[in-house]
Amino acid sequence: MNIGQASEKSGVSAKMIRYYEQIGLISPPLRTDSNYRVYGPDEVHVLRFIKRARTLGFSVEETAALLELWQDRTRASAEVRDIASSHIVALETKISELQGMVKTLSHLVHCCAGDNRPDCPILEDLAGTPAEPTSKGH
Amino acid sequence: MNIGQASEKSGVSAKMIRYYEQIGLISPPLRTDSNYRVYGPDEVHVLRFIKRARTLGFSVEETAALLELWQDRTRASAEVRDIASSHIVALETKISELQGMVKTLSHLVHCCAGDNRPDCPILEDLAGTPAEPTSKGH
DNA sequence: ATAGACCTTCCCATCATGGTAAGGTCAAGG
DNA sequence: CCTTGACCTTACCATGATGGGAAGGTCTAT
Repeated sequence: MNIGQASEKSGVSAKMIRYYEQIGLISPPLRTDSNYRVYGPDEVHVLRFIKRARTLGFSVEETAALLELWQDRTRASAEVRDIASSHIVALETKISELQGMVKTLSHLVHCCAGDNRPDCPILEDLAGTPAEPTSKGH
Repeated sequence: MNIGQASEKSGVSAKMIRYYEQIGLISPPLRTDSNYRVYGPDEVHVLRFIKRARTLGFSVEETAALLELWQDRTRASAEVRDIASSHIVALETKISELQGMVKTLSHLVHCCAGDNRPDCPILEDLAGTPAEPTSKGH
């Protein structure tokens, strides 16, 4: 199977397959005499694993850890669960941040008449209110 | 005021102030004889506007549009509202995606015993379930 | 034999940000 | 006056994950 087929079957672009190989996430595959990469079902399986992990928002680094655990027969599932758990925490933090943004923006949009008046509360908020300058200890 | 003070007062790093200047988001400031950038309250105000917009998740490009509208006396606030509204939609889409990930991961974590057994449902899910391989017409 | 689809490597771009290095400037204190 | 340290300048490189493209080799079907 060439890289094109492997890409199609795994959902990972050929470009990214080569990239994953380059950064050591996957092992270099066999090559034909003419230097084409050759993949089998096992490699595609690995690529699908990677694809799924990436789709779930794991970074490539986290994916590498999961992949190692997947391929390690003696792994403890607690390790895997810990990776997933801390990932959930990170996702929830991100969600809260985004929800905060939506809340602020929604408020502004609802206060904005949307006509041609130049006194737009959105711009006023952006311009004048650095939120709580004192509480911004960051 | 030097770039360091402007940075401190605006919350934008000196590095980013130079970057924003380079990409044309802000105008090049005056310089001293010794080539130091000089900023006044107006410039800091602009930087704070930018900072706030970025904090709200607007891209630099969107921020540029908002900044232009802010500085345009004849603008229609409807334009501003449209930018904000479509930004809200984008944020909500992102939130939904993240929530989907959290849901899937939470399910897996709760099914995972967390002991030393090698049969970990998280890894099994990542490995075995390519979602819907047939519906993946992409 | 030739066309077209595929493969290879190599380089560049993105986006927003940080880091570092090499050098110039300024203010304070000896 | 000179040094020290904090600040400034530009220029280059890096990130993370992905895409684009060029220049060239290969395979397959006509």
